[in-house]
Amino acid sequence: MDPEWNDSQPIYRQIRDRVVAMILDGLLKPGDPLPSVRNVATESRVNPLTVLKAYQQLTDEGLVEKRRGLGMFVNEGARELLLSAEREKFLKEQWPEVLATIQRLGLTDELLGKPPKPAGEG
Amino acid sequence: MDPEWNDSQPIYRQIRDRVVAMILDGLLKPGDPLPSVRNVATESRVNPLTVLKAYQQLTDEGLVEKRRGLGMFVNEGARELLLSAEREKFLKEQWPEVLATIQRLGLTDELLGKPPKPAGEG
DNA sequence: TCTGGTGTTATATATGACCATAACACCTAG
DNA sequence: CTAGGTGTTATGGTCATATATAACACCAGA
Repeated sequence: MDPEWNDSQPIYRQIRDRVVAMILDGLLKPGDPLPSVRNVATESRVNPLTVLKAYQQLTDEGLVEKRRGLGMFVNEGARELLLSAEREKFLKEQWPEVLATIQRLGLTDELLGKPPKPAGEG
Repeated sequence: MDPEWNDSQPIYRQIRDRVVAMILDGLLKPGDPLPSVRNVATESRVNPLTVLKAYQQLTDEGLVEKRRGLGMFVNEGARELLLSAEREKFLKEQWPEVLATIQRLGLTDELLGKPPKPAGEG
């Protein structure tokens, strides 16, 4: 059942990204409780500590709030915060490399709908 | 100055990718010797073992040939092999996630010059 | 109070990535 | 042969990731 883990990324990072995606997609709205640490751990067959580490990142980013004994809840400005922070991060860290790869593989036209660079290498 | 390493990827993987990029860009042609293990290790301030691991991946992929006592040399069909293999890999593994992220962040128009698509292209 | 849900911390273990240092194996040039 | 360049292997250590197991701290409800 567990959507297997990507080998090129730590599990706790992938769990964090999954929650972020849910917030961005509106599946998790402000005030909503996150799936509990133990729950996620059981469902995904990972260690509670691993899930906790992911969730702590989310609190560090100001996205969720912990309430001991109750759970963790999505903050009010979470989505807006993410749209800004993740955009910055994506455009600065990921996109340039992806773009370089696309051009290198000659996929510019196919993926971006733009003409490739002026001819140079064969 | 070693071009700092990306934290989200093992160094040996990044070294491998760098050589792949050089081959795709035509900076390394068939018959050319790769920068030596010791050389890269010194230049980039990493352990020779780490470089070796990267280079062994390249031989596993049939891109370069080792000649003990001489060095490692780019194979004949290397670039064509890469264009095929890397395209497949990129389109199957990396691009879908990148595309999802782009759409999630509302960057579709900005980066792709297209309106967001529902799903599914081949 | 007790029960059962939450997050949290503590030990101990295993594996992968990376490092420092050194040695080995192979080839070329002299 | 020696000298110096390749790739390769061996020891031994550090750190990050993830695991199993257990306990602690907090809160709601019967």
